[in-house]
Amino acid sequence: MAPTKAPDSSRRSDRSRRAIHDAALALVTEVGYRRTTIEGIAARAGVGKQTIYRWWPSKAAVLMDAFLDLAGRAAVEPGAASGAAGQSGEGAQGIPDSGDLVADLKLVLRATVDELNDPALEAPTRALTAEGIVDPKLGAEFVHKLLDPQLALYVGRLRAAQEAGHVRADVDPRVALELLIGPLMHRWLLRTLPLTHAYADAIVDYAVGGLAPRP
Amino acid sequence: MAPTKAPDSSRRSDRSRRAIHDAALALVTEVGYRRTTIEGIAARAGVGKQTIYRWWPSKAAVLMDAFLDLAGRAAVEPGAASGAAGQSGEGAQGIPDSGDLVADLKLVLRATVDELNDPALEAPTRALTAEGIVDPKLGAEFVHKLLDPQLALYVGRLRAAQEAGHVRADVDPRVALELLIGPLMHRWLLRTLPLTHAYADAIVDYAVGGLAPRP
Amino acid sequence: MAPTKAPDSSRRSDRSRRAIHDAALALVTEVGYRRTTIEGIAARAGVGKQTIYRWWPSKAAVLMDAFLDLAGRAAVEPGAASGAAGQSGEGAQGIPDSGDLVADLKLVLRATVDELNDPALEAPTRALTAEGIVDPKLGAEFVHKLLDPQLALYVGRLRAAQEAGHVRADVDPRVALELLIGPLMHRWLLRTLPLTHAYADAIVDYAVGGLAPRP
Amino acid sequence: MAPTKAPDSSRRSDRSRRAIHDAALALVTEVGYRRTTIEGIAARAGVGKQTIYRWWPSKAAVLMDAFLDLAGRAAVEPGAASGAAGQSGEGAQGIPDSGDLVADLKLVLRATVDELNDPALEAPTRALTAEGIVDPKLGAEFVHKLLDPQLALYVGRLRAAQEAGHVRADVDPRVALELLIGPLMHRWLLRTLPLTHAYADAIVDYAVGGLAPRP
DNA sequence: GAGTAAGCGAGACGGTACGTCGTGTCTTATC
DNA sequence: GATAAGACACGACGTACCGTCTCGCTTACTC
Repeated sequence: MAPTKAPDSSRRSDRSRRAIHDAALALVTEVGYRRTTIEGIAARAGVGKQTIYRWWPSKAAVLMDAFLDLAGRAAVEPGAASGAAGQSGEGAQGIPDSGDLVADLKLVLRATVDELNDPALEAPTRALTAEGIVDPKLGAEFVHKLLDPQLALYVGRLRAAQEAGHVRADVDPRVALELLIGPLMHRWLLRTLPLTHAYADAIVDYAVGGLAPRP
Repeated sequence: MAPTKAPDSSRRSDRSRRAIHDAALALVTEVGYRRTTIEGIAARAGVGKQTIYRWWPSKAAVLMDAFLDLAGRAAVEPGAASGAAGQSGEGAQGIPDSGDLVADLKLVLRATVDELNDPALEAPTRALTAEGIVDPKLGAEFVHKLLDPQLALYVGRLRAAQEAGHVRADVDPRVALELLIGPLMHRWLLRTLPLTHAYADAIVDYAVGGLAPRP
Repeated sequence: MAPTKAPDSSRRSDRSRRAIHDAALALVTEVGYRRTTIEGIAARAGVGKQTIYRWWPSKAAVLMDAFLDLAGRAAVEPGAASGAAGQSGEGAQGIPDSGDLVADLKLVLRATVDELNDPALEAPTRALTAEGIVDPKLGAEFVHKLLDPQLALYVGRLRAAQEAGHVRADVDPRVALELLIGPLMHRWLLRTLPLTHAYADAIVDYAVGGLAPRP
Repeated sequence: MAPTKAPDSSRRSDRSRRAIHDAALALVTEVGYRRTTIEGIAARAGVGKQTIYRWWPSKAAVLMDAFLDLAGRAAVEPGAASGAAGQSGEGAQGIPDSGDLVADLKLVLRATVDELNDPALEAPTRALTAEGIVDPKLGAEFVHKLLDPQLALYVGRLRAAQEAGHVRADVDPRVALELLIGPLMHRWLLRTLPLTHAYADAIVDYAVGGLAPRP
């Protein structure tokens, strides 16, 4: 556990950090994750390679930070960057509770579908997900920083539904939510079939049917 | 579009092909996909690099073939390689139809859970899935060769259930099946929580509840 | 003493070897040894870096080989490359023996002066000498391959002079020769004063005076 | 030609200057000139890099100053640092004139041999000489500051010998001295053969024989 | 004796080159 | 003609230093 020279983050150049984020996102979108190189990011950002290696352990880590930064910025000024505001926008606001669970979930899942279909977000999201699938450490970070906050919102909404008597009390919300998210992600990741609003609606209809109290 | 010298596959060395498959699987399991290299596979297989480049276009393609070969061999002698026989075993046999949809699905999903948790299959499956997520061409091949045959079995069983009146007629089996598979894959790929038999059971319970005829 | 993969020199590309030699000599002459880089040599030679690292352990070793090659080529076709033929030309032919030691030595030393003043040879010779001064291993190679053969000629001529009675029998030719070469090299290396034919003549006059039999 | 901020040398830290000198000499001796870096010197001296760059234009310049400082200190307290006092000791005192030119020169040249063989001085002297061979500017400085004062002493002694009739009047002392120094430096720099007192004696014997009046 | 400007230790920065590794192509010799 | 072996041009890796820069801190000199 030798720290072996930790850089002094108080002297870090914010200008470089942003430039690296932007370059990383741009390159991943333009040429794909595979052909995005650290040298390429450095060159595009007008930065020395060492400045990247000083602050990040890997290409994936750079992209992760860039993505988090993007999400963070989008959350602050919602609606700004195309559909990018969606994810964190809802993140900040939570899932609406109109009393109609099915309607609320359809709204959210349709928004998720739109996000996943947003060309600006597709490349980095796929890259990070794929990398996390193969690299457990990175995957854990991805889940912890990006996914878990999202999922917590579903847990909240489902618990409210349980209290309102729209979902059986013996249902585990943490499992139930995967009934909704799992199919969406499955279709998007594996590209088995097109990911549409109709599909989101169907998933909600089928899933909520299984969660509702038996008459 | 000149074919540029298509190799004569009738003269292909089967010995080399097998050795390359074995080396690829072994290396992916031992050092991970990232650090598996074509040079490494060639060296381990005692084969010239050109022999790999002659027959496969990429590292992922080698692994895909190796994996298909592994699955094929497992199908022939079921129960041979640990739990490896599971997937293709059922693949060949189809999903049982005891008349009890819930019980049948739990059986199959539990087997799938065991497969996904099998250490011998984990590394290559994750590697191929991740690669397919980022590379649409490879992903399509993965889906077509490995996933679709599986999914067709679910469609078959669900249609039977519809005919038996255990599933509503307006349910699209192609969507319904994702209600079962999606959550499993989601949890396995993203490692959000442990993948257990209990989880498989819960998924089946919730999902089938949503598909069954409304009383 | 692990050989750690010796490359097969029978498959070596002669084309690359020559291109590397030429590029190395050209760069050293144009931009100086310091600013000559292996990457630069590779780029100029149209060669991969690895091809250099495969066959040579260092920049200095490349230059040494290039220089030996140059000398070798010059020896074959004397008078071809400017004054380059001089050194090895005499090397092949030896020092003339007209019976007049002073005259013979002046001839040779004047030729050496011309060589040292040849702009095409200056940069590489200085670079190799300087490198050899600091790196004993390289210095030994330099002496063994380039200097010793030259010095042996002086020993031969001085021995002949001893037999002819023009040099005292108790004089050590190996030491005596340094009385001739040492001052030349000293002035050239350290640039204390211009290196001229007149200087060479003076050195010969003074030195031979000290070697001749006491009357 | 704006001065671009000349540092105020009156406020210069003597402590740092000395520490840099010591670190430079130590590193050159320990790891060699090549692997001595400015960053290394700064770290070893406990000094910021900028403090070096503020006062010296190059690594060679640092070493040159360090060496001059070492020589200067040695001159003040002769006999202190091993044989280090030799060079500048004589420098201060000049070459003795006992009336016997051969004996006087042998004394001095033997001392020079001892100096050159002194392990504490070898590395920096070789480094500076080699650097001067390749870099004319530095070489000129080296000659002017270190070599010329030495050579002037020989000129003085030889002129005295001429007046005493021990050396011919037509001999150029500036050339004659190189007959003595040249061979020594040649053997030391190129490591052709061991540099011994016997060699120094032989050089003096041969050389003075050539300078003495013809009978 | 407070203000201020320089030198200083520290080290982040944009760069260049290092020496290594892997890619995909090509050549040679073997079977 | 496919193969084992491996040299080749190429490109990226991650590291080491370069020389410049910007920070606080200390230490004179000035007002």
